[in-house]
Amino acid sequence: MSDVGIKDVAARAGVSPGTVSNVLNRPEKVSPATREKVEAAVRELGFVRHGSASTLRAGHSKTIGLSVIDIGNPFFTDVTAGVEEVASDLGYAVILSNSAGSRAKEERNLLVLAEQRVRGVLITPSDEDPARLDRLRERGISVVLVDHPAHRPDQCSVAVNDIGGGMTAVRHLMERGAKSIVYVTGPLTIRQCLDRRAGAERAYGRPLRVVEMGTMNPRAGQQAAEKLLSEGDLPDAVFCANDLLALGLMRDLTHAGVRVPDDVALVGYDDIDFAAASAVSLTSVRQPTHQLGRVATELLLDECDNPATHAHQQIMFQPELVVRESTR
Amino acid sequence: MSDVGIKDVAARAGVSPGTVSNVLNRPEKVSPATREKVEAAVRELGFVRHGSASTLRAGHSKTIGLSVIDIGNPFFTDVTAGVEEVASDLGYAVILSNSAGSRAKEERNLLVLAEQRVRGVLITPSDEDPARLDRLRERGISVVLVDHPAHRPDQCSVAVNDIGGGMTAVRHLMERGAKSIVYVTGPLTIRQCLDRRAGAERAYGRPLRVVEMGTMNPRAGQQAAEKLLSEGDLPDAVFCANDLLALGLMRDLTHAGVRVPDDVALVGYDDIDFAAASAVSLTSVRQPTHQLGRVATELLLDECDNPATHAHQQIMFQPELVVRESTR
DNA sequence: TGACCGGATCAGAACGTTTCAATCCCGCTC
DNA sequence: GAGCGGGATTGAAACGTTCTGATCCGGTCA
Repeated sequence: MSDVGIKDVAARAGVSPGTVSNVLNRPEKVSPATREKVEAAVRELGFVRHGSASTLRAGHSKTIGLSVIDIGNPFFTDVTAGVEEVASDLGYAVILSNSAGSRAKEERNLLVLAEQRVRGVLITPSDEDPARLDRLRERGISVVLVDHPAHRPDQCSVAVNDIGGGMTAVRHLMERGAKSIVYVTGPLTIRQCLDRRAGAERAYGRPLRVVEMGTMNPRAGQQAAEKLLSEGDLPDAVFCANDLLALGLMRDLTHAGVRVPDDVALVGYDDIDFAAASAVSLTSVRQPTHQLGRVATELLLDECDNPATHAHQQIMFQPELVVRESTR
Repeated sequence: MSDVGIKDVAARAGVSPGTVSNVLNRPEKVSPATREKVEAAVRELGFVRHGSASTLRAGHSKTIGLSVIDIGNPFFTDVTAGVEEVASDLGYAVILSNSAGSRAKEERNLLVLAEQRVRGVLITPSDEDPARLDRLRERGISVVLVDHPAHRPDQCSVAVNDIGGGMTAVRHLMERGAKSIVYVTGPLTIRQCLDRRAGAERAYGRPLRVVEMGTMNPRAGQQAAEKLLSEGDLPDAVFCANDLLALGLMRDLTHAGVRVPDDVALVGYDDIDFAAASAVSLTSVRQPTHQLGRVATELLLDECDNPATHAHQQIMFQPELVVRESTR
């Protein structure tokens, strides 16, 4: 059992507990000689600060919360990695929670985070309702929206321009000569899917033919291919709301004798690791996911640590088109 | 600012703080009438328990730590999802840390976890040295090893049988008639890569030709393909230490006119989402990753909550071969 | 009637830090 | 040698819970 506390250290070093605390938190305030004595005692006793006591007294903790919609999704995984990197560098612990798209679970998770008195929360909200987040902020917990633009100016957010991404993809297809383009997407209740369509249609100049699938995995892509094939009327190009859809689609088109890109050009979204390595490498829209996580965390911690000077920012990253064989 | 504490609730409900605490922690101990009064007060005041104070007094927290080697890796992502699921169901918060393969970073992260006084730690150790973990356990923090078998009987662990997985893969290739088999792998300093080779060779009956790459992504797979092609002497079958290697390899073999599976059969490992949807779908060895995370967490929380009756277990899951076109 | 019982409630002391006003000590100046 | 200034150090209060032993109260039994 770890029962060595700050006063054991104090006793060992022959100083008062207050001094030990100073060594721990404001080393510059204490003379080098005593500092060394204390540090030695800490080492000898294997003292580890009791975070809860510290949080309780100081009124704020060294933890932040991260609430994502789907841990399994590589997009969030990359974001999470960026978050962890920055947080851990600054000595913060990250409490991870997965709302799995369920509003109830998100609510429960936020409660747990509030109980832990996290310093702030990074959240990809599972719906548009800002009430829960306001309640957090009333509690003095800063909130930064991730992958979701803030509606209000007193709120930080980082997001990626999905409209722009959709435009870029379709503009590229059109420059390549595509006349009829289909948009294959996941549920249109998802903001990303909607925004990408909006951008795509803006570039296209009129409504796109849309194939909407319930999920966004390769299997759904294959089903989308079947649908297109059975309907006969093949487009010259397909824009998919994510790479998994695109790759599944590509596979079944190819199996059916349709050549990519000669018969049908194809653009995906996310630029997952494997996009570059599929049989016909996939043109895709890459998002700076890792960066998204890093910047969000930096904003959050700045808001926490320098509340006076902190300026709220709504950052919008621009995605980048990576051209490969599927549109060449 | 959230400054409503247990005594505000007590005042509002006209009871003592102790009673409120009882309502929160042992509702059965308090009469229905007062319980209701207190619950109403909690609701009206929007009271949220201060976790740190609670931890401080009670001596244990409602958090566990999870330390993985590489958050970005889908294997760990799935494990993490399983962990989060169970923990959150039981009201535990998960503190995530990523050692990124660096022993120093792992050490720092474990210190942070110790400061947070986590109840226990799930860890995929970045090396074999058990000293750090012993130090944690001396502090009363339970430890469960993830994806790494425990050497000692007084230690829980969950792992997947990589030797068995390697055997299964190669046995399958041999049954299919393969005579010369190559093992394409990541760094052989990684236990998984080593174990899979060991199993593979056990099935093969003699040493395998090995192509060792520095990383385990599709690009490395493509480089491995180039190497095999340039050396001329193509095998009948390749077993890859993971799917990304296998898919990259497949792509470049196919581009070079080598037919899969007719000229070269191919087995990957991990059964990632995309294995089923590549141009030639990939035979792969699937691991119960999600399950791994769930069971590990259940073991840990059992060890924490029922230290008396808890029996340490070393669980070894068996992977499963999923046969697809690349070996048909 | 009074002693006794048991369940519900209470009061107050912890838990291990941080904070802040108070104190100490030392070298300087006059 | 007294007085002063200022950096280093101290000691005790406070943070919001939980826990423990004590108290209260209504009812039962002799």
